[in-house]
Amino acid sequence: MSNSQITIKDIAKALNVSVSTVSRALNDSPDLSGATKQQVQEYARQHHYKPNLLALSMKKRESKTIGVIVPQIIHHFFSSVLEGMMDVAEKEGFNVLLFRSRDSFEKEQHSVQQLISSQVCGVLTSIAKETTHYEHFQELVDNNIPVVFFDRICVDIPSNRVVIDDYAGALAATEYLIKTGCHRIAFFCSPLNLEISKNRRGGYLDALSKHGIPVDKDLIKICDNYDEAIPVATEMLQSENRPDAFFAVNDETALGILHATKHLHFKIPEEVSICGFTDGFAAIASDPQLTTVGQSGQDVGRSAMELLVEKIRHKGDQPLIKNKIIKTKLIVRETTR
Amino acid sequence: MSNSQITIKDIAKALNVSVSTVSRALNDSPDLSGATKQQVQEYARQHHYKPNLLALSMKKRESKTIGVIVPQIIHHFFSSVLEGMMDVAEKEGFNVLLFRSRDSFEKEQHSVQQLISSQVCGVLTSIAKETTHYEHFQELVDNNIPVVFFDRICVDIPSNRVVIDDYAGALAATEYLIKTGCHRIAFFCSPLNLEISKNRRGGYLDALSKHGIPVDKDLIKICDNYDEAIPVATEMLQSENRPDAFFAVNDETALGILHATKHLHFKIPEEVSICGFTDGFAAIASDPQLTTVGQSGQDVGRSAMELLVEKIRHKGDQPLIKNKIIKTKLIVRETTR
DNA sequence: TTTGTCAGTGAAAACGTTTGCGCTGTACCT
DNA sequence: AGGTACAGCGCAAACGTTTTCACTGACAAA
Repeated sequence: MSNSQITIKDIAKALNVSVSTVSRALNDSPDLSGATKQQVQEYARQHHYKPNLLALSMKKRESKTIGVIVPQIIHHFFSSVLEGMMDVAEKEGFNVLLFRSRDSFEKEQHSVQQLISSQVCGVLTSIAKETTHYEHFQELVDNNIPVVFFDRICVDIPSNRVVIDDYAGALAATEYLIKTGCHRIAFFCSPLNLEISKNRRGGYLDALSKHGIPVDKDLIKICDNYDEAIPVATEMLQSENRPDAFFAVNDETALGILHATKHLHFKIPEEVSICGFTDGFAAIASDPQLTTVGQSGQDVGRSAMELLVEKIRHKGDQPLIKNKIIKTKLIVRETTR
Repeated sequence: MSNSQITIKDIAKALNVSVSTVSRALNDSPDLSGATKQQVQEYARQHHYKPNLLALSMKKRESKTIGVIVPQIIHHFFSSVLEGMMDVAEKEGFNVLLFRSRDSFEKEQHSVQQLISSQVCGVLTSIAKETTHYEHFQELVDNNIPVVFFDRICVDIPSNRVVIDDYAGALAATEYLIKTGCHRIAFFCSPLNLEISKNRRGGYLDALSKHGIPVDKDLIKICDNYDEAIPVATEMLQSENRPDAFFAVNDETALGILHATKHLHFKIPEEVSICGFTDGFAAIASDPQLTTVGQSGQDVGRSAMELLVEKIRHKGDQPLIKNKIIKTKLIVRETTR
């Protein structure tokens, strides 16, 4: 809010013309005399006139604003996604209203309400870990607001999606571990209500079965962060039938495992191989450097925003559902043979 | 934008009352009969009525929205700051409009314009590396929009500021290096138009002089990222009068130095000590783990948002300038003796 | 009965824009 | 001269709210 912002009315009064004339002058309308136009534009420039976006949005019934909900911001993947989104938002002339769910269902729900209230013309989101039902997202659809889910998608809502090729990434990573001689491969993943968990586990399991390795349920843990990974990995490594490789759902977890492994003085990668998922900065900074499945958050963000903008532009057209799959790339470094 | 959102008018028509009545009912006004109120509220609930924030903001002339401009999003410090800001924005009921300058003056300027146009009721920002003049920020002040600068502040504009205690942090780190026996301490920093650079350099220089160590200009480099740090550090380490310690303006740079040092097979910390600034996740993931000056981005973000909210609430009061200094903490790990 | 009070509601203006329509006056055509 | 055409501009409605003011009717006090 501002007390002193100059409006179209002020200009009209000062120049002794009507508001419509000012409006037309500023929009460079063809049915205005050059002189009047110039005069108005000049005055506006000098007085730093800026259109009131709220009024404009009201009038035009579209806000040129896109809502984004992420579970967390300090997080290599999500901040990369945001960065990518900003790239195209900027290019396409949209502003971004940011919300954060902290993986809480309630906050996610509230954010959606705010976004609808704010008249955003589209929403990009990755669902909270807690979320298991989706009425709030359905409301977006009911209100005719395009939604694109990214990464953690929602299969119940008809909408566009951008996902990492989790299955292929996990498959490739697991196969690589197998090919380099590992056969007791532990898998650390997030809760299974998330699609990404299901898909990565699918890749892991299929890689095992493809190579005739039986699944050992004791090797699969729900564990997806650095701190928890340390004790869990430590315990596994101390068991008599210890794993000879770990595949983790993200880099933090993998680095927790790495920490535990080094601490127990296992040789990496000779005795224990480790592979992460994401390829954040820490994967390079660690020693040994982490082998990981690279996923470009920026590509995800860019694609999601592009899809959304396209959907906004062609509203009312065919409501076809377009999905985009972002390829991963196995980045072999020093924690695997 | 949405075609189908239900408005107060729709409710009025459906219930055969006036819009004023509906408005009052929804705001729980005391001078309405209980029956009418209940009826309206019930109808609104059933039809998922949501107030149009744009209209509301227009009317009330305040948008309950805060603008944030950061140079970059994929960046441990800035994403931490954002996270902290969201904490208090959420608590205080403000929405956040996010912009990113990519350290470009032009983009920063454009973002400010958009924020003014968007009628935000306050702005939080950390200036772009390129920025050397500040008319655009002055415009915010002229429009009576409170601004709080954080981290990379702007001294020319009368406004609140939240800064890391860069000077003290750098002083403490340098002194620690000196006390542990280093006397040729290199310093890698960002361009000097940024206050943080000046202050950190100030701390570095004062620590040296305090301990009677002469300043060697060859030991001071403008270099603030991983990739550039590697060749620069390599060259320094190969010189005959090599440094025995490095102090870098951020962790990425420090880790670049670490990489170069390990590559040349210097013993860390016996032959070369390294200290960073930030304490991101990579500082723990690296091996040896990085000694660094911990700065809590979240605290910075929280404080900045708190200051801003306070300023918004007490608009028109004394325009006193409050600064907040966030303490740093030297976190000694394995890259120093 | 007359007056006053007050609970309950509606009408209308306002926030800053855009835009369809209509009004004026000049210039051109016949 | 009479008519047409159109350039140039203003009026007013509309977007969804809130809020001031005024109105109605019921009921109590006189």
